[in-house]
Amino acid sequence: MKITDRKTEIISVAAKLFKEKGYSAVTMRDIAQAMDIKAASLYNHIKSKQEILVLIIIEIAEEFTTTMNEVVNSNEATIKKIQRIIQLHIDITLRNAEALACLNNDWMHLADEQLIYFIKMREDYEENFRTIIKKGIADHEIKNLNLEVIIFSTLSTLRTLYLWYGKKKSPDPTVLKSNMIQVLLNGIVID
Amino acid sequence: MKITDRKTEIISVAAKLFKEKGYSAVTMRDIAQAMDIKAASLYNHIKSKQEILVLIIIEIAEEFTTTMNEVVNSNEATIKKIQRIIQLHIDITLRNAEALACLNNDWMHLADEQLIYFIKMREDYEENFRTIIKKGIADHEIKNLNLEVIIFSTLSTLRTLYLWYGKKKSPDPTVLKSNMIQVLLNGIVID
DNA sequence: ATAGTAAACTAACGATTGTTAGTTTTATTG
DNA sequence: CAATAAAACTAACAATCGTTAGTTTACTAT
Repeated sequence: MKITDRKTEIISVAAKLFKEKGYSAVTMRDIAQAMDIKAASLYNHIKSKQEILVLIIIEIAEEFTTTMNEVVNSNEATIKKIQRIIQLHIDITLRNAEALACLNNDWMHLADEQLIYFIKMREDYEENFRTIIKKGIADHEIKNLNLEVIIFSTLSTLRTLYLWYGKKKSPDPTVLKSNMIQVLLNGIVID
Repeated sequence: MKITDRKTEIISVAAKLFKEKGYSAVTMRDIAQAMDIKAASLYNHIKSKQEILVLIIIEIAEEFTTTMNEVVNSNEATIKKIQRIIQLHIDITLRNAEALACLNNDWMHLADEQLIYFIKMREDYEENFRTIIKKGIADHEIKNLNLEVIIFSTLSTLRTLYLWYGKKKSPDPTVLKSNMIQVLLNGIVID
């Protein structure tokens, strides 16, 4: 078993290209050229362009799902749960920003069962987050603000982390995490 | 002068399709079909597919730029400035969520001068926001947290508003605005 | 050395892409 | 009604798309 076989390499190269131009704008010839081979050669390793997309997106989506289920079923305090979710997003962003970009921008190009499967996971993820915040409000840990505004403010920031990370001005992971927790939980204004 | 001429109609229909599948995945035949005409007929009104993209994106980008310049050059308190920026994003999202989606996801498919022009506007926008926050920190209005984390948390949320608005659970605009200001400025946690 | 396999290649396919040319229909105006 | 302009149409183009078939090259194990 090779450490990184050719198929893994294709997926990684493709993800990088998908991040920059989107799935539809990237051709098999683009991917091949980035690997210094011909487009037809890709098919020795992968079944189709679609398969590349599926392999990039589904694995990460399942990782989010798994950890979120773990968090929502724990009996930690709400604030601790939110911190773990922030950590989850930072971890995956650092490990695979390209795949995250793809998941966020190109999921609608999945087809059939994979599309349904993905949408289900995404809805469940948001619903779990909603459950956590609701309990936080009931427990007087979280302010009684509009639930949807809380959900989408937080998730928007976490989901688009991949856009910011890697830029010159982005802080190192530990600084990012602690500051992110402060900003999302306590806001930016001095009272 | 007609209230909505055919060209405006094309741009509006195209923006809606671009929002759902992205610029590259939408064909001229898709746009035509959505208007119940043939693809070739579109060219009586527009010069190219590219022109549609430019017209969708640039106008909105300029609106952001104009208002941001106004805000950054005012001598209001920092918190008031941020509130005006939140208002700006909400206003444009409500008026034209489709164009915003397009601006966020398909700007990289602009070409030549338009691409350079757009990137310049976007960089200036972020730099202006940075200036505002910096002054807020210096004036002890804003917490002395990592500048980049503050910037991208706030902008991420505002920029992806289009993803959330229009969903069944989204609150009405005034509730959205007041809650958004609270969440972004003061956080969600009860101290 | 030989055989077998992994991974590249060339060449081409049918479908689809954005776009153009030329023509016909529809609506407006004098 | 006649004339003009606006906006649709049909037909087709050259380019590019994802993909397949068949072949050659490079490496590995016997």
